[in-house]
Amino acid sequence: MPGKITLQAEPCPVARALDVIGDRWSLLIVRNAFDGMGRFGDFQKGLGIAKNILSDRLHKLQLQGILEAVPATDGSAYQDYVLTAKGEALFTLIVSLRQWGEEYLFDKNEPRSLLLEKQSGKAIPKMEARSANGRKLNASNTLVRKIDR
Amino acid sequence: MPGKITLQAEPCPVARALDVIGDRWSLLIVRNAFDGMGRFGDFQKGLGIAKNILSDRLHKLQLQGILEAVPATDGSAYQDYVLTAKGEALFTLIVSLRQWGEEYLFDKNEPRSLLLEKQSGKAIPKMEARSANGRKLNASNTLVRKIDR
DNA sequence: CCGTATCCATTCCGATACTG
DNA sequence: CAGTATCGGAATGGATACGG
Repeated sequence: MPGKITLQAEPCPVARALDVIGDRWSLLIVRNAFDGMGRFGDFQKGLGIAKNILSDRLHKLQLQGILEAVPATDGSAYQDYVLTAKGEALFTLIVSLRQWGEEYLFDKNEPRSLLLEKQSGKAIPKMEARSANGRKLNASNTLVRKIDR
Repeated sequence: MPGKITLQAEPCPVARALDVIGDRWSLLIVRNAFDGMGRFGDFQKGLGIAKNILSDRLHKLQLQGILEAVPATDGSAYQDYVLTAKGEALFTLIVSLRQWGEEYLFDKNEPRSLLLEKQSGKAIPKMEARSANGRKLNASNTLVRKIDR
C-alpha cells in the first residue's frame, strides 16, 4: 500500500519544514503574499495555478497557520489571505531561495525580478549564516547533533 | 493535455529555484550530503526513500549541477555523490529551512536535531536579511522590481 | 552493495463545468 | 469574482525483482 509518508515525526527540522512547504506551489503563494497579494483570483492569475489546486493549498496553508483568511478590505463578501507571524517568518527562507536562484539559474544578461530595499532602492546583499562571534559559517564548520533534549 | 508545467522561463528567481529543488526529497538529499553522506545506500537507508526515486533524484541533481558523482574513496567500483559549488551554495537555504522548522514545527520539549558550530559547540543564531547599511529587512521594507535589464 | 526496471496505488495538476 | 467538483493524464512513491 503505497502513498505519501509523513515526515512530521522526524527529529530533523529540515524534514518537517519540507513536509509542510516542500511542494511546487506553497512557497510561491507565500512569496506573492509577501508582495501584498491576498485575493483568490489574483493568486490564480498571477501564478497560473489551477483553481482547485490553489483552493487546496490555501486550505493547507491555513491549517498550518501560515495564512489566515480575513474579510476583504474592499467590502466584498469574500476573503483576503494574509500571512500570520509564522508565515512572515518565512521571509529569510524566501530570500535564500531568491538569492540562490539569482546566482545560479539565470544567464548573464537574462531578465529577472529583483528584490530591493525600499528606502535605498539597492539590491539586498547575500545572506549568510554566522556564528554568535560573527564567524562566517558553512557546512565544514558546523555539525548536526543527532538528538537533543 | 495536463501535466507539469516548467517554471524555468519565469523571471522570478524564487519560481525557478522551486522548479529545481522544490520537491519532497531533493533538499533532504542535499542536507545529508552536507552531513558528509555520499553513498547511494546511505541515502536510501538514511532517508527511507524508495530506491527508484532516489536514483531519479540523484540524476536530476547531477543534471542541475548540484551534485557530482566521483569515484568512491573506499576503492569500490561505485560512486560518491558530492556537492558542487552550486550545491554548497544551498547552505544558507538549508539553514533557513532548519531555523524556521525549529521555531514553528516542534513542541516545547520535543526531541530534535540541532545545528551547532563545531568550534564553539554553540547553536547558530537566527539568520536574517540585512541591507547594505545593516538595517534589518522584512517584507515591508523591501520591494520586488518586476523586470530588469 | 549499487543501481535499474517494473508494477501499482496515491498524489498532483491542469482544464473545465458549475454554483453562488 | 470566489470557490467547489469532477475528470483524465502525469508525476510521485513504495515494494520488489533483477542484473552488475
